[in-house]
Amino acid sequence: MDEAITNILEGCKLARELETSIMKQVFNISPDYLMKSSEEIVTTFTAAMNLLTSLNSSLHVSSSMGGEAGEGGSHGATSIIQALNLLQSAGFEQQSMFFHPTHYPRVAPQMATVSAVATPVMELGGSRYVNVLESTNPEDGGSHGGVRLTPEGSSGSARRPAGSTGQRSTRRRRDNAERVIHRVPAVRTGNSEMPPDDGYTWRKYGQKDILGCRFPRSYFRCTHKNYYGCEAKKQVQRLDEDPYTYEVVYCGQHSCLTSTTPLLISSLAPVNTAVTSAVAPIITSATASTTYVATNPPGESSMIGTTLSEMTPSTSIHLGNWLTRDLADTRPVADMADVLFNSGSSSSSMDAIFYSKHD
DNA sequence: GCGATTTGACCCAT
DNA sequence: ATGGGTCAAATCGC
Repeated sequence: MDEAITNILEGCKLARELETSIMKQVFNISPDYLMKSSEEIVTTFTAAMNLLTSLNSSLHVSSSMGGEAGEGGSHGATSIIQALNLLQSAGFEQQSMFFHPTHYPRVAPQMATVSAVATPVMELGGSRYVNVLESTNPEDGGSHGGVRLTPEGSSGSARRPAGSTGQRSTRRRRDNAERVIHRVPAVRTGNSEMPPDDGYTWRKYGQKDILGCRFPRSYFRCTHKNYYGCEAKKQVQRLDEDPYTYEVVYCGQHSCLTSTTPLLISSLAPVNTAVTSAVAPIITSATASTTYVATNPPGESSMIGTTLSEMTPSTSIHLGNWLTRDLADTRPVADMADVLFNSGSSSSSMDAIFYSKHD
């Protein structure tokens, strides 16, 4: 039993080390390292499980033999339970941090269609990751909503001269699209905190002070909205009770994930026929895309001539996403340019975005 | 010059 | 009537 527990503790230790490595060296983590560490952990726990299994079966044998199963037996069973509890408390459940939707936002929206539950998951670095899937309405898919033309000249906005059209013919709000709520700890970069990169490129389109909340809510839409008509949006807000935690609400699905026929790609992506690599033609089209998050990792085929160690921090942070990416992800080439050239985090602007009203 | 961000106003759901 | 989501002109920054 002692040996089993020793193995378990050792496994926990290894897991913690791996977690620490990942959190600290998230930009330079290598698949080899991940693989070896994972194997080590699995081996350690497997050994413990084997010991516990054999111990358990021997206990059954001794008790069935009518021997002195009494005191010693119950003690052994209790120890096994304790050991198994140890395993659970160590977070070695099906959901590890790398399988959490927070780290796989590509998966999360799809998950929302499955159920509407709150799923507490392991604690990480003192901050609790929670994934809450709000109720959804599959019937409308966000297709309805008020459509109203602005009466000519009715606008009182000083920023909208009477001569401007001022029409918002396609305006919709509060559609019942799926909403997936995440609570994520802030990533500290220097003296500032910002939400962790979620693997998408977002463009901020608004910020509001919310009644009763200390911190403003920021509104983002997918950067590729104009390119691919992607309707994905998200809202980001710091929690009153924990300013170092952000609540991120994802709305809508990323149609830019699978679109192979971008609406405006022809006008935005000049083709350089002199270059044979799939990467080159889109470099000029998307280099200007700079938002507060780094962009999506390239698909397998997109890792042309790029090793993990060569990747920039803002791209290698997506290792987890990249490693498990759905092979069917046929995201257009513009994202590859994002990955190659997007400098990623713009913490300075985020400082301004997520200021505290009381600061 | 161009794209991203800021921010006041508009509009709609409740 | 009000709060929240969005628009779009102004501004910023590369």
